[in-house]
Amino acid sequence: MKKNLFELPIPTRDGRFTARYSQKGLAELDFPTSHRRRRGNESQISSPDESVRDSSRRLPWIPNRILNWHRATKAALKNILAGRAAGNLPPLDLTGGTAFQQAVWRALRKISFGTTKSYGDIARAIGRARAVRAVGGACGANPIPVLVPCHRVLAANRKLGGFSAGLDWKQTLLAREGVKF
DNA sequence: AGGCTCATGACTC
DNA sequence: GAGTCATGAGCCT
Repeated sequence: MKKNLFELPIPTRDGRFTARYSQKGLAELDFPTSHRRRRGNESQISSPDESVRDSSRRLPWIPNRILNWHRATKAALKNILAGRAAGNLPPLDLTGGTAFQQAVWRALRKISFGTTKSYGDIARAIGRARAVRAVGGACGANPIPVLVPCHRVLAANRKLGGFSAGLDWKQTLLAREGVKF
């Protein structure tokens, strides 16, 4: 099953994020200058021209549905970066992971703004109390950071834990949500 | 507080 | 199968 993703940028004062959409919804979100590891199947990426005024030259056609999703993504991301709850999200396409990873990502989505859970909490929440370390692995494989709030998972000793895009990002996001630790 | 060891489960090669 | 972890608990000093 091939992935054909539409790639659109999100400029913010923290840098330029990149969102990618499948036919089902937002599938990937990259931090500025992030070097996400590529695994498995290579995605076929459509890279439309960034300039809005240049729409006549913009090849591949972007469905209206995806542009609407992208509006929602931009608003949600900017809310979080500004220290507010994300608000409405676009549909998320999280079908790319294993059953275990999807269970973890579903649990992550239940962590509300400004609160945190431990890796062990997540493991218990999905009924795999001893898979704490694997939960860390699934967090690292989260394709939609920030909106699927893997940054709200701390180690049990209330320490920071890890973060694929760099611990500075994790710290920044938590600080803007008012989390102290 | 910090450091060390070890059981652990999913994933990758 | 062995090696790699974004863990956690237990046990030191």
